Amino acid sequence: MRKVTKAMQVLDEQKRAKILTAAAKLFATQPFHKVLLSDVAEAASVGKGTLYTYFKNKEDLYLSVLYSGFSRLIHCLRDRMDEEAYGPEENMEVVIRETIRFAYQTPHLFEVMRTVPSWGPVERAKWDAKRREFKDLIESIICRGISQGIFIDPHPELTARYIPGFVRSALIDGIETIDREALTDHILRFVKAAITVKEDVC
Amino acid sequence: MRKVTKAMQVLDEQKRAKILTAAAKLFATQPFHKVLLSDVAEAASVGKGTLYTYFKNKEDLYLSVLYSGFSRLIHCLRDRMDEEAYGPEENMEVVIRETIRFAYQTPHLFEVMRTVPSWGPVERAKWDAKRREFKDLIESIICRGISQGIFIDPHPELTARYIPGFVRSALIDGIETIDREALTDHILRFVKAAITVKEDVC
Amino acid sequence: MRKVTKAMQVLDEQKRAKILTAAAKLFATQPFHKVLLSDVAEAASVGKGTLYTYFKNKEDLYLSVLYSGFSRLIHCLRDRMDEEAYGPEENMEVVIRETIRFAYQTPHLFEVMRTVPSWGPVERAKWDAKRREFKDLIESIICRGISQGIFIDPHPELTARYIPGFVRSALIDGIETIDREALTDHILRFVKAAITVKEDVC
Amino acid sequence: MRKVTKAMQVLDEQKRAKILTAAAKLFATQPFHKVLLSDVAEAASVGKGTLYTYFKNKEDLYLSVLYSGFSRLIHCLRDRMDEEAYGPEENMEVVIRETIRFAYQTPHLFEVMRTVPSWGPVERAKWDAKRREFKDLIESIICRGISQGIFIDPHPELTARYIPGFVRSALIDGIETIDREALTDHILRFVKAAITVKEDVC
DNA sequence: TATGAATGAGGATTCATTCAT
DNA sequence: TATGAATGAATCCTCATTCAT
Repeated sequence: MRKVTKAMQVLDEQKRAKILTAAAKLFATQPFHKVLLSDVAEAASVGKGTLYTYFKNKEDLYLSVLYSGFSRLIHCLRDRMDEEAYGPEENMEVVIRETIRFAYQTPHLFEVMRTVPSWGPVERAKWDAKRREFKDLIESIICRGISQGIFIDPHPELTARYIPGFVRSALIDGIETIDREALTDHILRFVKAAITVKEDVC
Repeated sequence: MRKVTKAMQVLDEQKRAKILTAAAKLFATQPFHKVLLSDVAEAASVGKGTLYTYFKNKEDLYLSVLYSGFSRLIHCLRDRMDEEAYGPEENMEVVIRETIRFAYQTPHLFEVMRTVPSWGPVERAKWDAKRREFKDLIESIICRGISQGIFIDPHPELTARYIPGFVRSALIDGIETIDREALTDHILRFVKAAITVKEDVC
Repeated sequence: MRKVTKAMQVLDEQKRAKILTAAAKLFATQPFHKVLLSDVAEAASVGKGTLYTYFKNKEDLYLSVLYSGFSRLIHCLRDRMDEEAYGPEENMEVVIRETIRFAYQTPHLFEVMRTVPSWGPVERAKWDAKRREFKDLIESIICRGISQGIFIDPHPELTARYIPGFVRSALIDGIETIDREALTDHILRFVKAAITVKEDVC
Repeated sequence: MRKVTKAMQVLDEQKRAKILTAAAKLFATQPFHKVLLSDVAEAASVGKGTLYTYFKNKEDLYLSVLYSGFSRLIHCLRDRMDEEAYGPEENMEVVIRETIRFAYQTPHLFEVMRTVPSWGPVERAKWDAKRREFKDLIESIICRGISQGIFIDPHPELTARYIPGFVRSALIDGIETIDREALTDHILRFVKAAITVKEDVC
């Protein structure tokens, strides 16, 4: 009777993902209080009750949307970073490029990320941790750059926070009007100009 | 018999302001759906029904809070810009400083920008216009700087979009942990480094 | 300073009438709870507060609409009845004809009359009295007819109640489609057939 | 995943009926705006929210109460008519008797007819159709009577409209004071006298 | 007396959550 | 486990009525 336990688990994971995707799209388009769980259920082709099998409540679903999306991005970035062959400049470029690419591919989800969850401290901690991971990733690149004399930045931990902001600013009402490549190049140039040591060769 | 405009712009402008102020305080502290109109009414020392004399509904009140805040920011920036004594660098500093100050007071402002699309097209147009005003303001500063040989930026219109992003990034879960002055200084330094012409004097 | 007391009284009476007319139109078109006092005030070109100068409250206004309209009809009928030259048959014809004419002229008001006020007993008494006046008027005609051997009716007080019902039935969704003269004739014929002694002349 | 019709016609038909019954009792006793949905819910032993599962809103519930009542009346009349054993006179008696019985139970029915215009055109059409059904039912009885030489009536379609008017007139402020049986008998006698051929046997 | 802005009690409606099936 | 009908607490909003001007 239980022979398909594992298969069911897989099935569940798929359903969970389906819900997350549907929810991400809705949360990205409308403010929290306008997203109805019935809409989410319908969009995910799932019963309303099923949502509660996978998520504790509406807030948990919301946070999970953020969390899973962000995790995916970080995971993706880590993959690229691992190759130590790259120097700080190349890594920084990778981060910015990938973040923009990610934002373009899943604009809904990326938009959601930016929201400040002003709720319970328990769930928030989890989310904060993930965010810090992202920040640390960038920070470490900058620090490495600094130690190599390539970058200069009195507060790398602050700079690390700006990166998502860049991307986000760029996407707001700009997706249609601005060429993606041009945008990416400009952001890259901007960041590099801001933290790269000016090579005053005399 | 004189009919009052449907726009509900008049009546007692002072009372309208009182409500806006009270509402702003509450909306800044809690997310939309946790702010009760009864609380707003009480905070404004006004009857619940009075809110509906000045605003169409809760959403209208919310948008008005943000809109009036944003307008005030732009107005304030314009005032400072007018004094032509200042050069582009000083102006840029003013913009960033004031925007940060504003963002601290109105943390939800940027929240709106994402969800504006889900409101009516009329409201959205109003917002887009205001947003463009803000962008143009910054862009003009950069352009002036460029023409004076102080700044260098291949795409001032893109840079103009980043500024709010900076501020926003800085505020996300950072209000408590980071010294506001330090943050401001760093952003300033960052932006200037990014667009200021490197004076390679040999 | 008080020299225009009487003139003011006249003015007031006009304003009161203006309000009643406006209210009648609205109460006839919509159910009680959908008629807003602000609408009445606007329709009467009067301030909302003014309504309370002339009427105790919404219910009082409603009853006054009924009362004044009904009074006018009764007054009109009495005028015609006074001429004792007419016999019961002619009088009955006058009542029916005039009631229909009245209903056609002020359909709104006439429609309102038919509503059962299910409120306070005090106001209701006044209204009941007026209604009884109307009923008595008709009843007396029938009774006179009976005593003259022209009519036969075991319960004239019941028949008296049917008359408005006839008119009303006829008007419901029928004003446009049915010729008024034909309707009047038919009702007349119907009532007469019902209560006139069948003159079996052998 | 089966979608439920928006018409909200299905679900638990029994529960829907329970709500209708409870609501009917309340709407019969009090005017629309004095009937609270919380009372309806309690009377139906149902949660307040459940009302909205079966009815769009308060008005829809109200109309449904009346509509279902009216439909039941017509259905009931049809059942009786079907038995062809009865002649036009008996049928007319059934109609009047049943209509009076119904009117006692649903005194507000006729209220609706006046205000239907202020509702949407869809609802109105439904009502008009039902009303016509009722009128046709009566008309056909009269016409049959005429063709059998029992009745005489130049305009059966007008007479058909009077019947509800009779009943209504009789009920206005008369429920308490008049014996129902006497009223019924009198109406019956009245109508019969009005349209029955006077058998002048010489 | 006339006005209409202010009021707040009152009630309709929503929607996250539960639970019987 | 999946479902969606049932629930009712929560809250927005209405509108008759008041009262300062």
